[in-house]
Amino acid sequence: MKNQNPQNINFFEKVYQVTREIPFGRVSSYGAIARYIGSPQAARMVGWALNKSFSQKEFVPAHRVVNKNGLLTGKKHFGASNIMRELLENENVIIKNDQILNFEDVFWDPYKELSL
DNA sequence: TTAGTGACTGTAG
DNA sequence: GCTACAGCCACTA
Repeated sequence: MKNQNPQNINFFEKVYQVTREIPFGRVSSYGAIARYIGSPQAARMVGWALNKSFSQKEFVPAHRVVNKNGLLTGKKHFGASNIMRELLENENVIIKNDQILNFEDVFWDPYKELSL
């Protein structure tokens, strides 16, 4: 039974929606997105959903989602290790050793920004 | 149908 | 401060 009711949006779909809301030059974390959706402990699924985002029709800025430490843990899923870094650097995000230096500066919390 | 896995996080020792 | 473990939901074999 795989219901795909438009009204019943999955955890999965919510991840894409929230991720697309991330503005240019900002990044968010798996946990923040998971918390906004309602399952703070399901952060793993957020990352996994973003992995699947590559096969989505609409572009999902998965490169703007990193772990809580600002570490680019998902870079390997971009095919080349430097793609995720270059995309972020293109958005004025400073990265060194696969970690965002100004993470607190560019961090975008959906729970805070969308919920208000 | 069942079991295993995954781009994480928080708590406990 | 570091290591270990549990929990979360959806997909694949």
